[in-house]
Order: sequence, then structure tokens, then C-alpha cells
Amino acid sequence: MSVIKVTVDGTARELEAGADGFGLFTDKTIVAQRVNGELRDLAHKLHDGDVTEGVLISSPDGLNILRHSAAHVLAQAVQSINPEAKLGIGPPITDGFYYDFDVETPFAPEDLKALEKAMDRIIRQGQRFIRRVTTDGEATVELSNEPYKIELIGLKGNQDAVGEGSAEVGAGELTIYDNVDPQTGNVVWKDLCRGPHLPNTRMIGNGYALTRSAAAYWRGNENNKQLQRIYGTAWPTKDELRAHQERLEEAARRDHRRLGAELDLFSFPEEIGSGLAVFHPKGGIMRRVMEDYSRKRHEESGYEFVYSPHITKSNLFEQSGHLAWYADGMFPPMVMDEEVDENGFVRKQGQNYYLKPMNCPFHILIFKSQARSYRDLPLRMFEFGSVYRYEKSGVLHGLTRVRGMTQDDAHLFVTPDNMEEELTKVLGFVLGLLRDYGLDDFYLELSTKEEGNPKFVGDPAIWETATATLQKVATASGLELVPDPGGAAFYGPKISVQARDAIGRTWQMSTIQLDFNLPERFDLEYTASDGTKQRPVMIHRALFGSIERFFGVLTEHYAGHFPPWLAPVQVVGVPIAEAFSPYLHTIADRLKAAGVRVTIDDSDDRMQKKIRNHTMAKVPFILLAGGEDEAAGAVSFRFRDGHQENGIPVDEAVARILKAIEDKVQV
RNA sequence: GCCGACUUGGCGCAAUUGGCAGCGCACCAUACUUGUAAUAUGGGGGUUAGGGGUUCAAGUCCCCUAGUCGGCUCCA
Repeated sequence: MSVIKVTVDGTARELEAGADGFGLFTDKTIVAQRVNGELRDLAHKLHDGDVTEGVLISSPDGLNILRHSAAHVLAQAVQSINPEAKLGIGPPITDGFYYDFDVETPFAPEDLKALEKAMDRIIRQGQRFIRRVTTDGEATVELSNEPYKIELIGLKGNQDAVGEGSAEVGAGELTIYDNVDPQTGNVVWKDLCRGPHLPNTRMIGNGYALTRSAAAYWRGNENNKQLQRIYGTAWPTKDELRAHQERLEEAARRDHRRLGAELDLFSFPEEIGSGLAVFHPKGGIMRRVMEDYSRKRHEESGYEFVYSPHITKSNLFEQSGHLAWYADGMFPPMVMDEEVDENGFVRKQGQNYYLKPMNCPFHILIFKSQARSYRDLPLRMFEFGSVYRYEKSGVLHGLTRVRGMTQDDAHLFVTPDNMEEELTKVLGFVLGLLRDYGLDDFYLELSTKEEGNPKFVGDPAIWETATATLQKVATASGLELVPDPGGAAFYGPKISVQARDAIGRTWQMSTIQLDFNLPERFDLEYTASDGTKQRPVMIHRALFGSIERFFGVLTEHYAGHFPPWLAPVQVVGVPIAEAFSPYLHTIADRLKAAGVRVTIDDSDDRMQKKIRNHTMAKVPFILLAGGEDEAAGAVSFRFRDGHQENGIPVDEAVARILKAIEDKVQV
């Protein structure tokens, strides 16, 4: 018997030839092995000199293997119920997996229950996943009933073309995984797949669930046929599945669309149209506070405030290029027909007016309104600009994707020399302001052009300079920087600030975008110190993105428990009995005089009911007063989390409330 | 835009095979005035998203439109 030398989890060992992972890794939570850097099944036989390590089911790779194996079981279940279903692809995704099928009738919610039953049967059988190497020719014959798989075989080796399908085929060997019934040894199902897989189906049963069905375009292209996709989630244990489901429930509780209605902040009246919000008085207070603070900070940071109209003649967006590139995303024009008098002369020229989808061309016209000197730069123009974009009906989502929104938009006109300094300043300003609103966990994304894509206009050399400058500034910030190749706007590269919220979700917040294109199109120039005419660089930036969207993000971040400075009602006074109402009013009057948003609940409800109501309305401070308080010149606090602090002297109570608002802290 | 599901008083929901549109909260009125998350009694409120069709009969079945939700595609 010959012997091979193998490094196992960092330790050199001598094994019998033909040894595999099953013999090496007896820990049942190890589901695969990494051999010489490649993920392999436990059944993979090791060779002399191999370096292998166990892959735990709870590791990122292990979870992917679990979820991908669950996808195979789902596909087998679907074909067991409907043999006519054709297989698309079935990769693991964040928290779960999906599998696409070409079926006559889409799946209904009841179908998912039946499929879970079928999956349970497969899982309980303990089917083994057996890897088998094949060739293009053989596989094409074997899978002649699976047209989508055959298409993937044809794309093998071309990863760009395969895209999402990379779980099926790769650059190396073409493999099929057979699902084998351990009782009979028969192959009961098979799928084109790179693997690896779990040793058997049993481990899937610990914590999986099918979650929803939806349509998805084959290979992600809207010109292709739509397949029916089933999503599922899978975890190593029941507890982890339950924890995942609780996270989803928590996210649902925080949903700004739900809180917007519950807290009476905003709504989307059907009469107005999709994606067009109205802010109610309470949402209006919050929005005004957000805007006022933003204005103050912009003013302090050297921005000048400008205003521009909501509509413009078409030529402005023709010159900017927006009509050529994004006409589909704009509301259709208001058409003013040509008027002709009785002699056939044009009395009034015909014109098309558009609602503006962007503010930049207006700010550019302000720049152009006079001759500019290098002494005028940097010129920073700020506007809360309302823009309208005809978003496709299917993409609208609460306040985060709307058709009418207000951007906190600014355009900075700078010389190439002070570009870097100005970008550094802007990034610092943006991060500082986001922190004031309570977001403090960021990373940056650098979106660059895709080489060779004609969508991106402008001189490649200029793109290079711009990208390098952004990269430098982003790196200097010390924040994590994630590249986003191909993600740039057609006119320039950008940095976007991604913020993580209270439950760890990331939101794209601010963008800082360089633009070498619009100055060219509008022929912008300034006079340099040597008297020559030079072209300024333009920086677009928005902090909130749109106020609506930021409002939605903050609502979810705080789960409606806004810090006092943002809360629509900051203090509610609840008298223990009617007799103590006048006393509470004297305290409320002092707060009111200091600008605090305070009301006294003098309704007929019982005190306990009032506490319940205002707690559910998420009011930061509930002030109670009864006989004991009045006698002591004090007042009692009750907070949203239920805790209380009784008998606080009135002066101290007022000071505490004012300080919490002033300091923008959470309570 | 595409696929699917959904739309019943302000909000959350119910209504069997097509057979009297109901409940809770909220609202209004009256009584009550209580030390930390729901006082009691009574009352008002819906052309079942809008339109068309089938039927003796439609919240329920069919078609169209609008809107919402979940995905896909998109997001200057």
C-alpha cells in the first residue's frame, strides 16, 4: 500500500493512497474541503503533496455549499411534481438561494408548501451528491431535455457571458452532480453543476424555508424570456433560521412605509399619482428641521443659495445631453404649439417644456451669467431642487424610489488646481453632516467607467485624472473603499458614501461626482491669473440624495424613535389628574418659549391610556405631574423604553430637555 | 416596463359552495378624574379601488383601468 504526504489543516500527515475528506474530517459540521485553494467535496480523493483544510458549514463557503445544495433539492422537488419544468440556474445568494424554472404556469404561494413537503422527503432520504466529470458532447446528449443547461454548456469558459450561471459551469472540467438514493444506489436526479455539495441532503433539513416566488429574466436580460424563480433561505440550525426570520420581522417593523402611516408622517394619495408623496404636518416638521439644519451648515461652509424653476424649454436639456441619453426617464414634454396669424406668419414659436430631472444645467446658466475669474472659484451653488423623473412603475418604492423628489443639490465650480482640496473638503463636510443626523458607520464606493463602453463620454485622459483624484481623496479619508467598476455616470466618475443603519443594512447616501463633460458642452470658462481662458471642473454632490429618500432611511434607522431634535412632537405633558393640568401648562409654557414642540394631553382619557398613546406615537419625553410633583416643584419623566425618572426639579427638567435637543442626542 | 399576488369604513382585519357587509382600534356623545402601556355605556361612519360583463342574486366569477406589494430589468 503506497503512502501519500498531505497537509491537513496545517499539519503534515501521511495517508494511504486514495484517502478522501471523509476519513480526514470526522467533525460532522465540516461539509467540504479546500484542497490547494479549491473547494472540493469531502469525497474528493487527495494526492501526494496536497494541502487540504476542512470547510465548516457555518463558514461563508460552507453556507454557500449548504444553500446551493438546498437549491438542488428544490429543483428536484419541482421536477418531481412537474416533470415538464425546465431548469434554469440555482445559485446561493445572501442568506439563501433561488432556482429558476421554465414552467407553463407560475408558482402560487400554495405551491411553495407542497414543494417544501417534497423537499422534506428528499432531505429525509439522505440522498448523496455524487460528482461526475463529463464532456461537452456527452452532457449535451444527457441533458437534451434541458435547453437552458445546454445553452450554459455553450457558454463554458466565457465567464463574462455566463454571469450568474457560474455555479453551473466554469473554466475547468464540466461536471454533473448525481443525486443518489442511499437505499437503492439509484440516481434519482442530476444537475449540471460545478459543486461542491454537502455529503448528503440531511443537513439541509435543520433550517430551511421557501420564501417567495417571482419572475426573473433568463440570464438577467430583459429581452430574454422570463423564468419563474423560487427563493429560499437555508441555515445550519433551526435557531439560525429563526434568528434570520426575526431579522426580517424587525426590518418589516421598521419599514418607513408602515411607520409613515402609523406616525402620520406622509402618504401617497392615489389621486396624485404613483411615486408622488405628500408630507403631513408631523412629517412636515421633521422635514423642515432637516432642511433648516442642512441650510445652516451649508451657509457656514461657504455655499451660496440659488433657486431655479421646475420646468424649462427642451433646448437646455438638449445642450446638456440629458434628452439624448435619458429622455425615457423624463416626464413627457408639455407641448406649446406654434401659433400662426391670419397672414400665415408665426406669431409664437412652438416650444416643448420639460419638468426638470436634474438641477445642474440651471446652475450652469447661473455660472455663465457673468464672466468668471479664478478669484471667484471655487463657486459653490446650493439648492433644494425639486426634480421629476419618470421611474418605471415597477421600481417605485415608498420614499426611497419616487417620481418627484427634492435633492439637496450643489454644484461646485473649481479650477483643476483646487479640485483635490475641494473634494477633500466636500467629503469631510458630507461625512460630518451625516454624523449629525445619526449615521456614523460608513464605507466609500468609487464608481469608475467601463473601458470600451460608448455610454461614457469625454476624453479618456480626463477620466483618468478625475478617477485618480477621487481615489486619492477617498483613500485619504481612511474609510474602507470599495471599487465599483463600470458604475460611473455617463459624464464622470464618482464617490458614493454608503451608510450602515442600526440593523446593519447599507444605504447609498451621498454622492460626489466629478464632471468634465458638462463644462465642455456649455463651454464654461474662467479667466486665469495669467489672463488665459480656462475651463472649470464641475463637482456635483448631494448629501441626502433626496430629502424624501433620506427621510425614509432615517425613519428605518431610528425605527421611528427619532432623536428629540428631529421628533415631530418632542414633549407631551400628561397630568395624573385633571387638577394638575394647570401646573403642567406652566412647565410647557417655559418649554414652548424655548422653542420646544410640546403639547399637553388634556383629553378625557385615563392617564395610563395617555402614556400608552404617546409611547406608541414614539414621543421622546412624556412629562407627568401629580400632587407629589407639584408640591415639590418637580416633574416626572417617562421615556419611550418605559423607564421613568420621578421628582426631577422643573429647572433641571427643562434644562435636560433643551440640552438633549441642542446636542442632537438620542434619548 | 415584465411576471405574480393583492385592493372591504381613517387604520388593522372578517364574511362557508355566489345568498342580509361584520369586528377591533380610531372618531363623536355622556358619565368618570385614577401615579407610569387600553374606564364604562351609547352613537355615527362602507355604492366592497374605478369601470364593464355573467347571474334571479356578485365583496366573492370574467374582462379592462388605476394603485399597492414581492421579484426581474432599470436608477443621470
